[in-house]
Amino acid sequence: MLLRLDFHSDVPIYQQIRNQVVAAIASGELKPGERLPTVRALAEEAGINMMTASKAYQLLKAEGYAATGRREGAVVHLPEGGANPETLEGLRLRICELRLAGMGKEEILALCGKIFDGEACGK
Amino acid sequence: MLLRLDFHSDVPIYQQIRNQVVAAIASGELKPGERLPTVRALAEEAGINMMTASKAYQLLKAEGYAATGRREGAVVHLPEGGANPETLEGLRLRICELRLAGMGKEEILALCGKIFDGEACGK
DNA sequence: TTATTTGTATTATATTATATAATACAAAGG
DNA sequence: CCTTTGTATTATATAATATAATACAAATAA
Repeated sequence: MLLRLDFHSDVPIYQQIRNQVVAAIASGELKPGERLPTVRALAEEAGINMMTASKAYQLLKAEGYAATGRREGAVVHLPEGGANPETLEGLRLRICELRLAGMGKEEILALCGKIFDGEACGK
Repeated sequence: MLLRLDFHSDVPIYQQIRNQVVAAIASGELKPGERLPTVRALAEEAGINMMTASKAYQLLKAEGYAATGRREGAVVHLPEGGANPETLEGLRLRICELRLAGMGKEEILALCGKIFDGEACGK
């Protein structure tokens, strides 16, 4: 997968990596069991520090999106236990913003449906 | 409105204030034209610095959720121009996370509908 | 066994973000 | 005038972020 990092963003690099890996798993670009690049390869390819890549993998691991081992590297995983509170709270905030942007309920649901189907947000 | 600030969160205080004001406007607790507390009152009530409160108001102002004046203080406002890219990108990421949490399309849409109606997320 | 590759840990440093503190300023209203 | 308002300024302190250079433990391959 190709990473697009914005070094001027207020979103930390390791968080950007985490987000793009999550999106890639959801879109099917990355499949469970598939190996992610090594932290050293990722660091060199993205032009970042090895520990920054490691931090992104630790985050993915903590959320259940990846499993890491000494030799096998980082492997894509599907989380267990349902949606976490941060996801729900984030979703609620976005829906608040959409509502204040003038969108109605049906309009928002249609947008969410399009996003789910991969027909929105430039994907 | 009552603010609930988590000083140990990784979310900055001014961002927490911004989020809760946005949610309060969306829920109808705060109405357009209504005055927000002064930065000094908010700072004292919340136990934070005046400039932190000011930063939250500047953020709300930049996003169109409030207008500020020298004398009239900060007033609730409705933004113009539709949803911004950050909102859409954030929504897309949350939907990705819900999908990876095992939720299907209809399940996600039902959740979004509940949130819109104010029947979810402990509100 | 030996060597290599893996994620991770450690230590140090630099930069930026965040928050506080103490003042000061400009504008508007009483 | 005087007060109140958001804002600007300057300084300081702490935490977060990222880099850098090594080192370690585990597992595989040679």
